[in-house]
Order: sequence, then C-alpha cells, then structure tokens
Amino acid sequence: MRWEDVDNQICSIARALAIFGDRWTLLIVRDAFRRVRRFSDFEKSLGITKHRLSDRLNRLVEAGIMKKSLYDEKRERYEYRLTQKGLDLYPILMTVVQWGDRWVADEDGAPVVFRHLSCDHVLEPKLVCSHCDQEVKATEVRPEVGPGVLRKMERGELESDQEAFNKQ
Amino acid sequence: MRWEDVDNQICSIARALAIFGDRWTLLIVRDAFRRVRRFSDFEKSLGITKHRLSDRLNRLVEAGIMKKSLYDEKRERYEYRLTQKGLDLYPILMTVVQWGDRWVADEDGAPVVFRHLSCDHVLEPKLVCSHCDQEVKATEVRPEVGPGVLRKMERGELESDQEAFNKQ
DNA sequence: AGTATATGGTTCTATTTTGGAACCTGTCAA
DNA sequence: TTGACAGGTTCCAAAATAGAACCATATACT
Repeated sequence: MRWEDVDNQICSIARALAIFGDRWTLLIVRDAFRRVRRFSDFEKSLGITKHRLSDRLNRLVEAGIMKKSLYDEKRERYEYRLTQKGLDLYPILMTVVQWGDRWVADEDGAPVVFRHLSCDHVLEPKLVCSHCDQEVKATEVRPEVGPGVLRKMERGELESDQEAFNKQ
Repeated sequence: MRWEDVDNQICSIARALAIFGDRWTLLIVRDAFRRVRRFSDFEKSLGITKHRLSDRLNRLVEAGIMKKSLYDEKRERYEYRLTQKGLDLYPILMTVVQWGDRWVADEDGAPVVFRHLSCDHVLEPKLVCSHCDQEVKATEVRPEVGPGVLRKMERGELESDQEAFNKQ
C-alpha cells in the first residue's frame, strides 16, 4: 500500500497520521504554538529547505490545520496561524514532550518546562478519564467497535466486524 | 538540515519525532497495542511491504521501543513486543485517536471506542495538570527554560538562552 | 537615481527513501 | 515429494528530499 492511501483505513490514527505523520509537519506545528508565523521564521527555526517548507505549509493549510492571513497587501505576504483544528493538536504535542523528556532527554533533564498559569506549578500533564478522573492506563482500557464501524455494518458496507476491526 | 539530524536539537519533540515521526512507525506501534506481534500479522494489518516492515521493526528494536522474543527456537522466529518505553507511547496514541475522532472521522462517528474498565464508561480522555487537576489549555501554559538547557548554559555550552530557546 | 537587502517563494539536480515484485531458506504437513 | 508458510533479502523503478541557484517585489540606504 502507498502511504497516500493509509487514510482509507477506518481508523482515526491512520487518518490523523496521513496528515501529520511525516517528516517535519509536526515540528512546524510545534513552532506555530511558539508563535512562529512567517515563512522565514519557520525556515530559520527548523533548518528545513524552502522547498519542503513551502510544500508542508501548503498541505497544512489544505488540511485546515493552519490558515493564511494577509499581513502585507502590497507584497501579498501571509502569516501562517493555527486554526481550531490545529490548536486541538496541543494535547498530542504535550504528550510527545512528556514522552521525550522521559525517554530521550539527556542527563541534564527536560530542555523546556511548562508553567501552568492556573496553579503556578510546573506542569506534569496526565491523561485521565473524564468520567472517573483516574489516570488512563493501557491495561484498564478495552477497545470496542464504535459507531463509525457499526453504522457501516448496518448498511452492509463491511462484511464482518472482524474485518472492520482489522481495519480499525 | 537532514532529517536524520533533527535529534541534535535540544528539544524533546524533535528527538521523539526523530524516532517515530515518519511513515508507518506509529502505525506499527498502534498494531502492537492491539496485540499484533508477528511479522506476517503486521504485514497483513498494515499493507506495508516486507522491506519497509523489516526496516521499521529493526529500528524500533534499536530505539528500545520494541524487543524481540524468541517463540520458535528451531526456526528462529521472534515476536515483537512493546517495552516499557513503547508502552509509554500510549497517551500519545490516545490523544491522536481523540483528535482523529473529532477532526477526520466521517459522519458515522468514531470507528473504535474505548471502554474504561475502571468505571465502565466509554473513555473520553482529557489531559490535566497533576497539581491542580484542571484540564490543560494552551493559553494557560507558558514555556520556560528547563534544566536541560540551564545546566548547559552554566557549563557555557550554549551562548544565550535565546539561542537555547530557539533550539528548544 | 542606483544599489543593496529582505521576504517568500520556484526551479533544477543529485541523493535517499519508498513501493512492488521476485527470490531465498528452513521447517512442517499431506 | 510436493507444496505451503514464515520471515525475511535483493533488485529495480518511482517518489520524496536536500541543497543550491535563481527570481520578483518592495523597501532601505547612499
């Protein structure tokens, strides 16, 4: 299968990774959260070639994760800013930071810490269940067929839930 | 800059993405969480070529995210299983699922839901601060220079915190 | 007025990475 | 003995990437 076809899978991970699961894209989003907005600033920050950067920014705009906003009419210059869809990537980046701090930082420790303004502590994020507020652990979670598959089965668009689950 | 050099950045996101921020790798990890363990099962599940799969599995083993365990001595067959370092990727995958369910699922809804065995509700994960238990929002968080940069500055290995922050 | 510089690109070429198919090797089951 | 299966490796063509050069416009400097 070609990578460009992964988003045919009935799987939120596959569809999400089809958008940002490649080289550079998530680093561009990281920079956007740090208020980097202009082409040349992304370029300096990332050390990516203009070619790649141009391509990735356009894809992010197409995907609705960033939008262009005109800041210089005469020269038609745009800033790239996160949309809500892009801002919603924040928890993903925070969990990546957390994993990276734990597993790939050097012995000096975390390069960056995050001050939680609400309580003034250094943030230690954790993923909890909205219902019981317990931390989510892989062993305490069991995947089930969801509506996105059930409804397709009801309409006869999938042969079996096994197939569906494999396509999860 | 070449992609293989991104992990030189003093940034946990860059270093993490250097390991799993490419095509296929995180989908392999996803499958591993679904108890896929054997070469041919990954192959079937992903539709990836053997060539790629072999390469990616070896990299994951090298990175310490998966380990090989012998299950057939005579034929030297191995299963690939997640290590603790790999299991710790769970929150990342869950936040990716959540984002995908919200932004790239079709109108039928989430393909898979997760039953939280602790409370028997369908899981709606949220990222909270360990100190104040409030949900983490990008606007309520401010990055600060952390020990991984401060200590390098003290030893004179970085010229300025500005440089460090740019390299974050 | 003329030159330099910054921004935000595009174009070109060489190198890497990827996808697809074919092939290989050892074991087992019929 | 023949065939199938698991788990690869090898080869080639196609696609993506890196790096450099180039370009167009507008402003800033002399």
